[in-house]
Amino acid sequence: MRLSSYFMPTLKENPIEAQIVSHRLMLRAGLIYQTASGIYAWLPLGLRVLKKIIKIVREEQNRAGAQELLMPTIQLADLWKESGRYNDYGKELLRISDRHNREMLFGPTNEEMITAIFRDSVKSFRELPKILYHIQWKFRDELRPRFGVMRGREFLMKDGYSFDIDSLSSKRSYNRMFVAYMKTFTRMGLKAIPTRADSGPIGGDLSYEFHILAENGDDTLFVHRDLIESNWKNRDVDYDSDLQFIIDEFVNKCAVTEEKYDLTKMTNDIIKVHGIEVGHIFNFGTKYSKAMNAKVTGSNGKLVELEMGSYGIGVSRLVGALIEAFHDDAGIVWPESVAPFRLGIINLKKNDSCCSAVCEKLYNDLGDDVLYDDRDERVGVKLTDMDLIGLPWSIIVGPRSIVNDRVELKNRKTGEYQELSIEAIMKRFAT
RNA sequence: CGGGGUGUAGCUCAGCCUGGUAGAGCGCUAGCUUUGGGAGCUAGAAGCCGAAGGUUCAAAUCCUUUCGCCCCGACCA
Repeated sequence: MRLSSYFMPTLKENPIEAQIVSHRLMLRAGLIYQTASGIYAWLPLGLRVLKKIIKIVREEQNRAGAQELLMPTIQLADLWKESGRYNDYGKELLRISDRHNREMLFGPTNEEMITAIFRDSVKSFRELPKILYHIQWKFRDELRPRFGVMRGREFLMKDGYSFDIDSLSSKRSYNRMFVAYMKTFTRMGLKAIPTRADSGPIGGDLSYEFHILAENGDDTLFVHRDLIESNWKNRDVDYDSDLQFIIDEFVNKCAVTEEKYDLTKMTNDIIKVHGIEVGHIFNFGTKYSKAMNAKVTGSNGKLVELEMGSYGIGVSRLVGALIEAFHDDAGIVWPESVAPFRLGIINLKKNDSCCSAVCEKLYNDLGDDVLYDDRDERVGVKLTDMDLIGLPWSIIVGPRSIVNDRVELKNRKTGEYQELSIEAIMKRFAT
C-alpha cells in the first residue's frame, strides 16, 4: 500500500477519552474511530489487524474439525423466550422491534439460534459429533463500556458450539477446542493462561477462561508460578487422538479466577495477577437442548437430548489485548503474525532518483503486505510513525548507503539497524 | 445503576469565578526555504462555545432542564 493514497489518520496527541495504553495507541495509530460509547469503526489499518486475527482463528478452528457458518446479528425474541433467557438476560440485551412490532434483538450470543438450526436439521446420532462456529458481530449493552475495544458494546466474537450424543463425547469436543485455543493464541505470539472459571449455576468443572496477563487486565487471577514461566510451544496435534495429556499440562497447575479462589490453598507458588479474558470454553450439557427440545435418535432408537458446549474468542478484544501485551514508549510492537503490514519502506530522500527507484522496486517486488511511504512531502508518517503503528520491519532507503546498493533494515522490537544488500532484502522478504 | 468529572476549531486545551459577543499550540491550505529522520518562515481558512429554555440592554461566561463523552465501583467475550 502506498501511503500517499492510504487512509491512515494518525494523531500526535493522546485523545483525552482514552486512558489505557492500548486504547490510546489504537486511536493514535488510526486503527479505530469511536462513533458512540463502546462502538467503534474499524479504519483500514485496524481492519487489517482484525482480518489477520480472524484468519488465524479460522485456520485453527477448521484444523480442529469445527465448521464455519454465519448466523445473523438480528434474532427473533421468540427463540430467547424458548430458552427463558429473554427475561433472564436483562438490560444488556438490546431489544428492538420491526415495523410489525415484532420483538427482535441484536444477538449478544447465539446458543438459542444454533440450537434451533441444529435441532431442525439433525435427527440421528449418526450425524454427531459436530462443532459449528461463526465469527460475527455481537452487541451487549454494557453498563459501562471502557478500555476501547476491550469492553465495547459492539464486538466481534468467534463463537462455536459443539453437539454430541453423550457427555464423554462432549468432553472430547471440549478438549479439541481447549487445544485449538492454545494453538490459536500461541500463533499470535501470546501466552494464554487457561484459568479455571466459575461455571455458574450449571456446575461441573468444564469451564476455562483463557487470559492474557496484563497490568490493565480487568480480571484478577491466582496463577501458579510454573504456568507463568512455562513456554508452551506450538506443535502438530492429531485432533482425533486423546488430547487429555496436553490439557493436563495446564490443568494440573493451579490457575483460577478470583471467584473460584480458595484462600486456604494459597502457597508461595501462587501469584496474584491481572488478566484479560480473550477466550472462554464451556461445557453446559443439556441446558439448551432440554429447554428447546433439541433431541436426536440414539443408537438404541430412543430420543436423546444433545450434549452441548460453547466456545468463545473475543476477536476484537484481542486487538486491544495484543497491544497491551506488545508496546513500548514509541508505540505498538506487533508480532509478525498479526501486524497490519509486515514491512514498511521509508524513503529518506524523496527527490533522490536513485532512492526512489530502489523504493519503487522493493515495493513492487515484495508483495502487498508492505506499506510504502511514497509521498514527496515531508509530512505525516515518518519513521516515528512507522514505530507508532508498530510494523515489525522497516526498510530504510537513504542516499548514503544506497551508493553501495545497500539499505538499512530496522527491527521494531529490538530497535536494531542492520545494513543489507538489496538482494539480501529481496530474498529475505520474498513472498 | 450509584459516585465523580467533562463538553469552546480536526486534535490537545485556555477563556467562565469577576457577563461586553472567540483565543493558543499542533494539524489543514498557499508560497518560499529545507532535505538522514514526526522541518523553518510568511500568509490564510476553519468554531450557532453540546442542545433547549430562562435572567439581562448584553450570555461561552449566571440559573434551570436535557443529551453526549470519560473516570471509579458492582456485571460481562
